[in-house]
Amino acid sequence: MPERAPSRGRPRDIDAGRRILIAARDLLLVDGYAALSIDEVADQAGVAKTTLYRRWPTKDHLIVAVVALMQDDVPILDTGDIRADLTDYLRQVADGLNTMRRAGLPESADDRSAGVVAEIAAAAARHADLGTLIRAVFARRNAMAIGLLASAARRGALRTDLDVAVLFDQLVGPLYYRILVTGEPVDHPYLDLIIDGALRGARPSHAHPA
Amino acid sequence: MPERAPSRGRPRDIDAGRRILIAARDLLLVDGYAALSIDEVADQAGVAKTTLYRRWPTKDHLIVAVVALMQDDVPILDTGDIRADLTDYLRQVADGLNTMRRAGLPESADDRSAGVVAEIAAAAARHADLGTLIRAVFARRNAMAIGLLASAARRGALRTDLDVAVLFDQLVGPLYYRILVTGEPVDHPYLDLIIDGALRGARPSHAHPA
DNA sequence: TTACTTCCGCTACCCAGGTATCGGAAAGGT
DNA sequence: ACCTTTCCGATACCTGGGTAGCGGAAGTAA
Repeated sequence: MPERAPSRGRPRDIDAGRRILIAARDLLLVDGYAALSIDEVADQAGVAKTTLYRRWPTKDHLIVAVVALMQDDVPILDTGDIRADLTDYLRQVADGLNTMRRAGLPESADDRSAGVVAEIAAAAARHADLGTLIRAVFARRNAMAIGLLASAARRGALRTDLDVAVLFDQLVGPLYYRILVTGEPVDHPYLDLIIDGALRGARPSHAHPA
Repeated sequence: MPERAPSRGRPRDIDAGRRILIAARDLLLVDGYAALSIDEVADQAGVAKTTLYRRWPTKDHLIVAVVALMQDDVPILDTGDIRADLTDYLRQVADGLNTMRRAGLPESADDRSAGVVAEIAAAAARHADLGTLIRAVFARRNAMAIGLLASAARRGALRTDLDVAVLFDQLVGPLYYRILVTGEPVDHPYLDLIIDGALRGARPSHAHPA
């Protein structure tokens, strides 16, 4: 949402952008990505379509902005218990994914649609700027999670000879794989299994078994 | 590609479907998903647009059919060396992903686009039938890979108390995560790191270190 | 042959994302 | 006040995915 103020000419209607985002969020959660129409968003925001396009050049840009706003940056705590901290983090990620997964879908709980998540990934693939944007949105949280692993390694809770970035991929990768590819559920028992598998090989060799 | 023969009425032009798929594949690899237009496919296949839509009801269905055809089912060998066999399998997966990743993109090698892969995931999210279709395409190969892990566990090369399906997710999940989310490269060194991380925790406790 | 069925190609059309243009409105500079 | 700049809203339009309806072509069944 580029909000430059040129201080010359008519200023932008500050509230218009907010109303557009609210209308888009509401329609996205109710109707999903495909059924959300730009005309309806503009209409519901009380704004001309051109005003909307002046702020977000494509539907993808608008939707990514909406999703980015919905990500409230809950901090990751480093309590010293690596398993508990990782559980907290992965549950945050899984909750966000599961929420977007069923956006706009009826209550038929048995279909394996990736919903909005897949549309975001496709939007990032179509527009390079959106890719960097959404990666920046999650960068801080991801960096904290990786820092969690690094500090655990420093204090001897993890092996020191492994790449924490790769370990991180093996923690979150399966979640995205299930959401985007297989459609299988990503629930708390699954998260525990993932953490078990990742940490089992990451413990130092002299550690006593959990 | 539903090819029913009702034996009544004018039979379908057998060659038309083939020509459509060829034209679609060529245009997909050159132009990518967004720039591929149905009209151009029909035109290049020498076929009316309605004939195309009689076989594939949406652009997504057509593209998924094209991608499914491009997957030649290379068998997975179980040589007894679990690390070598997994390397073979993951390289197959990564090669396929990397090929589709850059479909339709120029030679600018530094952008992290997921390309066609993300569009396929989105197509699977939009149409439930396409989701089951593409999962069926990879089902055999995935089942062989999981069988690889199971047989390794049976002969004592892996722990027997772990869920091989979860272990499988931790092997392939990071690949899709990198392709679809982070855009980072998925090359052979990365595959080795993933296999290392997954197998390190999967070895039986009495095993001697590699 | 004739009747029936289904496909083909064609045209016309609907819908939604996105663009172009234009008169007018809301600011700042002088 | 007046000009300049930029935004707003409205309309018209282009494009591409997808649908509807038609006459005719290619087959089977009698």
